[in-house]
Amino acid sequence: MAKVAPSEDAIDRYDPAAIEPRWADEWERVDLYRAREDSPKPKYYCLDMFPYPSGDLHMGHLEAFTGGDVIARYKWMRGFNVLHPIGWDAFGLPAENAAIARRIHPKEWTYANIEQQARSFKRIGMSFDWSRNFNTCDPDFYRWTQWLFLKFHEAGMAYRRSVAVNWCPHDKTVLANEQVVNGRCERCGTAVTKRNFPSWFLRESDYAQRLLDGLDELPGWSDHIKTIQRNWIGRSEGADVVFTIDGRDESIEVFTTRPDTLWGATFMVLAPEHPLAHALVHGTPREAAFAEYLERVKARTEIDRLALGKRKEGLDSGARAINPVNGEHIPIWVADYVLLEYGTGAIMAVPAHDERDGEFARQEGLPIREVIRPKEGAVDVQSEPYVGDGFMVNSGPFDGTPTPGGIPKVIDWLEEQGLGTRSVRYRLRDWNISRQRYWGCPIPMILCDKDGEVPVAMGELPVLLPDLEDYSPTDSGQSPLAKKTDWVNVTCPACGGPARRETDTFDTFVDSSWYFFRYAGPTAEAWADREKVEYWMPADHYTGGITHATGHLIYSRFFTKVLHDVGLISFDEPYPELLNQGMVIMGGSAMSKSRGNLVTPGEIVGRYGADCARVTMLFAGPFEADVDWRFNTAIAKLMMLTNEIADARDASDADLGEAVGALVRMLNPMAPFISQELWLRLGTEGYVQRADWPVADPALIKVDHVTMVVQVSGKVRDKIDVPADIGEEQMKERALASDKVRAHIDGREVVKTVIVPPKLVNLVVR
RNA sequence: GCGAGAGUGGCGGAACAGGCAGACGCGCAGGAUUUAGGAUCCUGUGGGGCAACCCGUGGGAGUUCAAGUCUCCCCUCUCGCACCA
Repeated sequence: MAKVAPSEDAIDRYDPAAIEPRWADEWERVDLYRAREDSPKPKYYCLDMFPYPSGDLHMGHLEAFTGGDVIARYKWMRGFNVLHPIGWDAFGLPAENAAIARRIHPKEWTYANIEQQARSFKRIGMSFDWSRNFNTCDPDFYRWTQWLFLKFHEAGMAYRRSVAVNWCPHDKTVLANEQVVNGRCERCGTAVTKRNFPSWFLRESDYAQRLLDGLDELPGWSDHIKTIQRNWIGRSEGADVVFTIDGRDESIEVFTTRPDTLWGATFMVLAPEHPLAHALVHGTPREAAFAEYLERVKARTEIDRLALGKRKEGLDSGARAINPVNGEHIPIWVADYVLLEYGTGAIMAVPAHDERDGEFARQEGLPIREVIRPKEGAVDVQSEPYVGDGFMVNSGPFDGTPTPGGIPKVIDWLEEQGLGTRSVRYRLRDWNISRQRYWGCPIPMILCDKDGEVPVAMGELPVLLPDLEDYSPTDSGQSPLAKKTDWVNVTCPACGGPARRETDTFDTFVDSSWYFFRYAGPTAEAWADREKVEYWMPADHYTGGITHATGHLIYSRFFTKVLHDVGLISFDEPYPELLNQGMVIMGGSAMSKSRGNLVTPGEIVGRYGADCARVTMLFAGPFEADVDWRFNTAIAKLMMLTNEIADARDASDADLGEAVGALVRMLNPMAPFISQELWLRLGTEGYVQRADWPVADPALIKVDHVTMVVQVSGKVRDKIDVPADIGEEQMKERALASDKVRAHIDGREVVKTVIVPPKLVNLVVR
């Protein structure tokens, strides 16, 4: 029962500062939002994207978390057993930078911010179950991040290889793709370069098709975000075709979506880093030129590539390939417009029918041959590639075949002849999870010269992140952890010989790919409490920013599918309903310190109170255009009810009491403090959060009179009050009896009458 | 360039399923109260017109008794991806 008495001084004046903190304390004291696993009610898991503790809460947090909180509170009142948890995404680079700048431990900085954010959450009335709160930088949590990684490794889903990564020469660290904006480091603005490091990967691309198919089972996701994910995964259908190399044993496999243009392949192109590229020039007079070229390509920053207007740079290897469909000998080039990571890292170039190949062929003077002709008119492919439909020419047995219908026919033929196979490729790459940073979860692997990559025994977890004297990054491209030799040097678990720990830490998106499982049983002596996970998951609702469309929201789906496949869970989509909030705009642009338009939730709450901040956020506009939650219309309806109650001078005290009671209950999800205060003052016992949502009585809603709109030829001419159960004949009679209506049909013939009982009559006149 | 979404008063934005466009709020105007300002309350508020009426949901066509809503073309803006073969 509520122990807080109404404060006398706040009776005539709205004084949020007097009301709100008292209730916040009270709710915490009685643990009002504690979720239970033994409830007979249906469960409802209301999940919010957990915050990164980079400082206090900002307006984006206020909006997103208020949205989630309204849903949680509403579901609670509708009789659900609600789980509404909170935690912190507590690893990340800003903590390291703060440590270097302020000479404090990253942990100190992080925990201070978490405390501040937790205080702010309580102050704005979030209905969190605080007993389940955790931080990803706590060894009790990251122990299981490491454990899950080992499960991935065990299942063959994790591997290590050397690869070109984004490198910021100023911050001396690797950057994730999402931290590179227009070729520059998101934080310091320095042009990013590529460097080669060995990195750990998860085989996300193996799950491309499942991630694509799974989207069809997510009706509670907006089409917008599903489209973004489909484009990101980027499925392409086509064929793999093998070209042999003249005078050598090796061959080149290419992927093409246009096998119908095979006869127009006049040269081939390998990515500069393609292993065969070096092999082809090795020991030839071109080797030196190639080495120089490769250096130049690698040194090019992203900025250079964009600034040069995507000018393609290439080099003839001197070798010749044989086109399997016509036996032609064609030159093999190396050029930077072909990407090693996509397809096979090599292409057949069809300059007559591909923009990029055409541009390169004209630049280098390579031959161009037309093999697709438009059905009408003609195109000079020597000056402009033709990429549209048409029919095949100069294509041996396929001459005259219409296309794109010819594509499957050519693939069938290639398979019969043993020259190629039907193939599907995806744009989605494997996920590089290595970061050369200190403040992250250590990767639990040991590198041994003899045994290679040896996992740390699961029983030895966690591999604790050691304290350092100096967190500064180095030019070496190694994590600061590499300097901690007494931590790095270990004995190999396999051979007992000398070995080294992996010094990279996980991308923090690894932590956030599974945190939502942990809420089900945050103290479990396992990665999660299996029984509780099966009870609460999948989450019924997920709230967070659409900025995570191609990152977190794919990573976590991927994780869930792998956990399903290794038998840890029974389902394979983590959250079938997703709500993406928009950005908080001030004066036409996003709020930021640098724009000087930053308003903090703290200022708003301090001046106007938390309820006011919440309701303003919800009323300002739609949370997201595509989803059915229209908080602003909900508030508009409550305003109408308030106006009705204020105007109802004749109503009995009992009726007024009932109306106000309903209003207060419906206000609770949005403005929990004032509604609780008013609930108490109405003389009602307990917490409004525990009250039932008001139920409308259809018998009372039923109206006996409605406004009938009368149109003449589609234009509104009169509005007449009529009984709700009026019949069509009577409607027509009443319409024709109207002077205003008669004035418009006078002297004309009514040729048609459309009647929608009981609200509309349309008399069509000629 | 490719893909997706959005254009409604001075502003934020409503409009279930094709059936009264502009809910609700902000702002503004007039009035009440007040020494004044602020706050509060009442009334009005898409444009034109004294009025009857006419016009009006980015522009243009179309379907329909009826279009903000459906179809086609165009314009503008936002977002996502961007040498992905």
